[in-house]
Amino acid sequence: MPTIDTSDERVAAAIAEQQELRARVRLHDDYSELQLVAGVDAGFEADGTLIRAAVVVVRLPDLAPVDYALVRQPVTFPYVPGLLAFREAPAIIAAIRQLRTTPDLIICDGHGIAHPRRCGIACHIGVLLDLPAIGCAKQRLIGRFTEPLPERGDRSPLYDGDDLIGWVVRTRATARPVFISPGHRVSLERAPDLVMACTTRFRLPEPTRLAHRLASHDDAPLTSDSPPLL
DNA sequence: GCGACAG
DNA sequence: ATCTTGTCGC
Repeated sequence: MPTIDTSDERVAAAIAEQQELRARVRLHDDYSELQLVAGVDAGFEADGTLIRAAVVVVRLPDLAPVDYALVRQPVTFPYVPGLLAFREAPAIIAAIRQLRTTPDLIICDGHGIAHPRRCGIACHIGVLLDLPAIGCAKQRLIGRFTEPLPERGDRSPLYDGDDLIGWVVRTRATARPVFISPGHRVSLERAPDLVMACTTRFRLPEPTRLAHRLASHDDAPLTSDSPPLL
């Protein structure tokens, strides 16, 4: 396990940039008709020297995929907890810009404000593109919570001290919960509902699930149902 | 000093 | 994130 050199110039610059992006984050609902929702994710190739960013846009309320894009770039930043965006956001943003459509909302694989400096990858991407964004992570980064009840839709608040920074949501009965927090132009109150509106029978919301498949497995039918290929 | 630590 | 089949539990 490599030690994280917090004195590294790039790390210091990244943290400084997060402080600036953080000031631009807006946590009120700022969107009209949510019709196109994008899911983004990243995978790696060539021994981890290439990042592969995928974005899939689905249409509400049927969640049918209507657009997608795939971008490959050299990896330029190591994985550092709290600085994930500096490793993945550049490629993801490039992929979103390749779309022929402009999504009304972006669901990211990672956190929004549930972050040490309240600037997770969902905030980062949302602010830079000035588009509504939500973070939907599979694991906790920071915050305290109690295990939510086992039914689909059950949730419990995620706190950092006295601050409510997100929710731990059971998107599927008995499955491990996901961590939802607003990234930009979405409120803490509405974030969970927007994610649930994009979730069917799987743990992850459709946009994210499809983007994940596109980013990892080379082939990947863009059909919302059909069990995972494997 | 000892853990914790998105993907 | 990634290396990887069958198997156990809901």
